[in-house]
Amino acid sequence: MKESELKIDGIDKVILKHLMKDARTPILSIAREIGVSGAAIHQRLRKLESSGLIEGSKFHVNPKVLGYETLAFVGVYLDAASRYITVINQFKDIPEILESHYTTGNWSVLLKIACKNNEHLMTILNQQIQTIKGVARTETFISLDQHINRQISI
Amino acid sequence: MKESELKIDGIDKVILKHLMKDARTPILSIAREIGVSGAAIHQRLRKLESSGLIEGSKFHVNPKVLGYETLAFVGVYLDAASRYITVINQFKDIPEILESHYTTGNWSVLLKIACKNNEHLMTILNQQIQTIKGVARTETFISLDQHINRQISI
DNA sequence: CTTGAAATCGGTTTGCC
DNA sequence: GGCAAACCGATTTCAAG
Repeated sequence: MKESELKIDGIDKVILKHLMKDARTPILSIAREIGVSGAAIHQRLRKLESSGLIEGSKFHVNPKVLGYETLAFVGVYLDAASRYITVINQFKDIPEILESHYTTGNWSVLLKIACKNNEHLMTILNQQIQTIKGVARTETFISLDQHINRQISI
Repeated sequence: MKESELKIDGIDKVILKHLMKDARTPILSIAREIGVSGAAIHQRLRKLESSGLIEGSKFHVNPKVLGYETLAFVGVYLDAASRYITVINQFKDIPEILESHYTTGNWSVLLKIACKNNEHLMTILNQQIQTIKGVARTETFISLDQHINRQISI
């Protein structure tokens, strides 16, 4: 887990670049491209995993195909900061909430929410989020268009 | 790509649930759990891929291990909406920008940015984002704590 | 839409440099 | 650190029900 233990060289970067694009890229095809053995890649991957750099690999699903057309950010004002933990725990039970951040600035919490449409968003806001004890007020920003969606570059 | 072509049954859901948690889960271990052949899973996966539901699989890297400790959201006000495209293209050249959304509400654009620390964030704001022609003003919200980070549930 | 078998290919371990 | 070989298991294709 310690950052200090971590040294990533050019080979590690090539491995990560491939796997960050497609987690199912065969190790051996990366090995051939770099010109090392598959076993070497395998050992490096184990090292990168134990260092904590690699959090895991995930299949990504296109929400639009599931009918989730609306992406929104919601700023949440809380009555009192002390309610934070209990409010967050109730947010966890709302599956449409994809991210929850405790933020500096205007609001206490910033949420990222995926909904089927605007009515669905309204339902979640009015019947779920706003009814949680501690939530004072919300401000909603609908994402009309997402142009960038990527990970940190290595 | 058409949603109408898509029917996902219980077996598809089990497959997706596994692969959304770990994209390198062997197909055969899923097959054994469900009680169908590996070939059946394989064919279903091809169907799900061609339907557009599966966008791909990605290794996830822990930004903190790379020294990226600060996550921030930045609301951007533009001079004129007409500059939108050229501004976005310049945002693409800033690797610290992970997401860019054209939003309703206060700002024109909402950005999600990963930085090494607060000074790094300030540098990106002052020397990169603010110098782009068309950017009028920004508002920054630093994420002190992220409690939820997940995909849409299936 | 499924299966089972065949053939191919990738993953992992081990012994060694 | 790395390699090569060997082994095991996964993936893919295909004919057939």
